[in-house]
Parts: sequence; structure tokens; C-alpha cells
Amino acid sequence: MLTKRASRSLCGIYDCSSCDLFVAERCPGCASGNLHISREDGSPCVVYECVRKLGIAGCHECTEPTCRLGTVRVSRCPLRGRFGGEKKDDGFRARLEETKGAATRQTPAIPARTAQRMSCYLRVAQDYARRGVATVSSHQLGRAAGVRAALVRRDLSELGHCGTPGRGYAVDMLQEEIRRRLSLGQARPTVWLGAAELAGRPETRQALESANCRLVGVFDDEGPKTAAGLRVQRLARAEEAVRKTGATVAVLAREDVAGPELLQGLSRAGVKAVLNLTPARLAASANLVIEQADITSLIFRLLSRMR
Amino acid sequence: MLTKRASRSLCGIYDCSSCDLFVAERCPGCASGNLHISREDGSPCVVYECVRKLGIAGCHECTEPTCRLGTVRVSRCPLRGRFGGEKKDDGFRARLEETKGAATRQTPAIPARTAQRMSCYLRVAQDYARRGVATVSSHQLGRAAGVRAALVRRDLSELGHCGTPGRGYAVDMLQEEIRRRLSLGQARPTVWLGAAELAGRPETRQALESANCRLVGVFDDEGPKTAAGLRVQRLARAEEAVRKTGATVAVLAREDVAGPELLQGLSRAGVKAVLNLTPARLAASANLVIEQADITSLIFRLLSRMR
DNA sequence: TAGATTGTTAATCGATTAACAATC
DNA sequence: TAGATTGTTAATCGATTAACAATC
Repeated sequence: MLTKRASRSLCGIYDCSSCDLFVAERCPGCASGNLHISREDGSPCVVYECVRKLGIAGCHECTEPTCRLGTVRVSRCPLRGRFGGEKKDDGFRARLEETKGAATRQTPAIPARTAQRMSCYLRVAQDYARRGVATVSSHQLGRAAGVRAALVRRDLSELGHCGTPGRGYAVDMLQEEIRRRLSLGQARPTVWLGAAELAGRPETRQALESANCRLVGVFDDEGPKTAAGLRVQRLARAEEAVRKTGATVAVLAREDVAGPELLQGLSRAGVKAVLNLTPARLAASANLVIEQADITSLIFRLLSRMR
Repeated sequence: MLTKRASRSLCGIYDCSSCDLFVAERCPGCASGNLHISREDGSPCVVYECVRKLGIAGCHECTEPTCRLGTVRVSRCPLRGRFGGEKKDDGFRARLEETKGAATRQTPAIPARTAQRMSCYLRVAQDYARRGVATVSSHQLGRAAGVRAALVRRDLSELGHCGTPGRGYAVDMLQEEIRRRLSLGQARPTVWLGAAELAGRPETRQALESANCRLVGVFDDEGPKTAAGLRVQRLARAEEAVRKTGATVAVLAREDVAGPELLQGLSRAGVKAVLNLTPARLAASANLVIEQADITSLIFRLLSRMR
């Protein structure tokens, strides 16, 4: 069993030397890429963090009247099942092999529509947490998002088991899991092309920040000299800046610069995703995804549905 | 047959007195609501307009080397088939009964995704026309819109027969037909809630204008005193203003005002469609359609697709 | 335990695609 | 006529829904 000791420890808290998963080198441990213990983006396991904060060896020593992580962690943490007094490991050991493989493999992509709705679920979870509510049900999430509860549950099943039958989803864990699944913990330096359009879009900047996309460069050959607290640089310098800052996201806000040459240049320099605010249709390529955020098409859609 | 004379004329050019469709009162005529002759929005038939501009009695008197309307009008104009020297009426007479009924019935709604893509097709058609190109094929449209040619054709089949096998779509007619099908000829007075967000959105205003949505009121309790050339009024006055101006479209640009009460008030006053630029999810109702234009969800979608 | 709610399955619905006869 | 392209059909694909056993 696991005891508190520093040596042969993967996570810094548990001594794993006597754990047969570890001995057989089948336990990926907190520090590895195991999706169920540490996070894809490298941030630590919530159980690991909580236990460290409380200064205890593990959940079995916890004296909190209610668990700060909700009540579902038993079936999520493979180590948890091994603590004194706790039951079963939910077939986790059997799935561990697969899990370990998955850590090095690409995480399967989440359906695009699901990802879109996740932004709403995350918002609601934050809102509930702020109001001191601990859990939220698929029905509540569905009402807020304007979709059926069944679809919410299907969407959230992308996160792995993270709800509790009879209770719903713990709002803290839900936020954590959504952020993890969409790798929102990972910082994404972002460049903005078209300075004039940046000024009047506080909500766009806010949206970028909520996804950890931090503006590191603004580019334009005309218009204001500074924008969003950054000095506006010449468009010709964008490619170089992308290389220097490691930017992976670009926002295209000026139609007259939205051409395939610019796109190719940015892609070569390391940009992997482009948010296109202009009505120009841009072609994606193997290692560049484009998201059209064209308001004109939405107005057409709106009018077509108008009775 | 039809001859040039003023009396018993439906369209002001043709004397319909001897036409059996007219006599049987089955011919809806240019001036009526017939979809195939006049436009849903009341603008006149393109053939009617062209003929009047050229000062001739009808297409049978036309001496232009190539038709300015493309070559497909034969199968679209039920009168056309009756002109001297012109062939067949393509079973139009048989469909006329049905057509006449349809003019009073509701036009069937166009699929929302199709409507969205229409904005792109329209753009391309305008672009080709400006460059002096007369026709565009489904392949060309598809390349521009980022979809397959088959989907373009399926989309455009919503307009009725409007392409020519072997040649493609006449860009002028394509524009006309898209505008007609989406009733873009109809002016839609529009109110904007949230003055501060209006300033920095030249492209949103432009998009609204391209759909004939003219701003008639800007409302906010704080921020600038004028916006988009209009005096900013208090939010409380929005409902009354909607009634006075007959506004049917509203743009919601401030999250803190995007509540169900406001929505209900606007709807009661006559608003039928809302473009919601805020991340708040608004519930549609029987006579109010909502279009979410939330940038946050698009960023989530983008990141989920990023590799 | 009874009531509530999850995660998943099979069924349904809608949107896209490939193919092709009809047409210019 | 030969080549190009439309409009439509049937097939495929993907997304949503309803239902329900499993679970708390």
C-alpha cells in the first residue's frame, strides 16, 4: 500500500515502491502524461493538489465534512482505489494499459459543435460556482445552453466519467475537466492583424483571454499607433514576430490582408489556428485550421429563419 | 397573343386581354405577387424591367446580340413562352395554379446552413459581375465557399431553376434570385442595444446594410452620446422606438442588458429577429428568432480543431 | 429505500456527397 | 456533335434524441 515518504515517489507525496502497479511499471503516476492523474497541459491532478494543500498523505486521511472535489473522484483516480478504507478500483487497472498508450498518442478530437457548447457549459459552471452552488445537472446546463439534457450528457461524456448519478456535475470539477479537455491551461500566444478593428472589440479580447490566448502582437500598416496596450507593427513583420513569440493563433480582422500568401507565411512561421473575422473565405491546410466568424453569414441565417 | 397596348394591361406593357391565362384569371401578372414574374418584395420582374428599359414590347422584339439576363429566362417567365418565335413553356401553365397558391401561402423556409452559404455565393456573384464575368459555375462557387460543387447546386436549387447546363449561373440573375429568396429587397429597420460596442464595428454595420437592415435607433444608458450618426437614447425607450419605427430586427451588443424581460418587450413591440453578439444564451420564442454570434464559442471550436 | 440523474445505446433526423440523366 | 454543367436521386455521414439500465 502507499505510505507517505519521499523516496521512489512519482508524485512527491506517495511512496509508490510497494505498489504493484508501479513495480510493474504500469502506473503512469502524477508526473507522467496519464490523463487521469496529471493534466494534459501539465497542471497537476486535482487530488494531488488538494491533498498537498491540506498537508495530508491522501484522501483516507481527509477530515473535511464534505469533499471539496465532489464525491466522484473514487472512480477517477486509480491510486484512490488503493487507499485504506476505500472500495474498488472500477476496472481501472484493466484500462490502465490503454490509458498509458493514449498519453503518448494524440487525444481524439472533440466534435466541433460539442466544443462550441462547452464554452457555454463552462460559463454556467463558473456562474454556479460564483453563486456558491456545488453541482449542476444536465437539465440545468441544457436549459442554459438551449439544448436537451441528453445532448449535454453526450457532450460531457467527452470528458470521461465526471458526473454523479442522482446529483449531477460538481461545478469545480466540471470547469477543470472542460479546461483540461480543450487544453485551455496551455497558453497560446496570439497575434492580431488589423489594428483598427481591435479598438472596438473588448468582448473579442475577453473571449480570447478566457481561452488563454494572450495578445503578443498587433500588426497593421495604417490606423492607430498602439492598440490593446501594444505598439502596432508593420504587417511585413508579422511572420518574424510569430517566430519570435511562438504565436500559434492569429486573428484576421482586415479583409484586404486576408489572402493565401499571408496565411501561408503565418503557417510557416508556426501559426496553427486562425480566427477569421472577415467575410473572405480562407482555405485551411493540413496544419492550419480556420474558423470563420463572419457576421454577414449569420445575418443571412437570421433573416432566413425570420417569419 | 400579347400585343403592345395600354388597355387591360397588368404590367403596363402587354395587353393581356386576349391571353387565355388572363381571361381565365389564372395569370397572376407582373403586378401581382406571382413569384415568377414580380418579386416577393414587390420589385418588378427582371424581364419586365429589361423590356421597359429597351423600349420594346417584349423579348420577341429584342435585337441585342446576347441576352442581358442570361439564356434561361424562357423556362422562368410564363409569358415568355407565348411570344412570337419562342418555343415551349416548360409545363409552366400546369404549375401556374400551384404557383398562384404559393404566392399567398408562406414561402417554405430555406435551410439555415444554406442561407449562411448564400451570403458567400452572393459575394462571389457580385465580385464576378464587377470583373465583367457573366457566368459562374457551381465548381467556382464551391471553391470560393469551401464546399463541394454538389452542395452548391443543392443550395441553389432553393432558388428554382436558375442555372444553365453547360454554362453555369448568370451572375446578375444569381444575385437577383438570392436577394429575392431571402427577401433582401425588403427594408428591415434595425435597433442596436449597447452603444459602446457599436463604435468599433464598421464591418458589422456593413454586414447589416448588405442585408438591407438600416439602423434606426441606438440605445444605451451609458457611454457615447451619439453612435453611427444617431443620438443614443435611453434603453427604456427602446420598446417605444421599435413601435414607432416599425423595427423588426434588433442587435444585442451588451451582455448586462441581454435578459428575457428586455427580449419579451422588444418582441411585443414588433421585433422578430435578434442578433445576439453577447455570450449570454437567449431563448427564442414562437415569433422571435435568435441568432447567437458569440465569439467565445467560435474560439472554443477553433481550439478544439487545432492540432 | 425512493427519487434523481448519469452515461450509453439504438433510433431518428438532417445535412452532405457521389453519381447520373438531362440539358445546353 | 462533344464537352461542360445543371438539378435531382439515392447513399452516406454525422449530429441529435429518446429511452433505460446503472448508480448515487
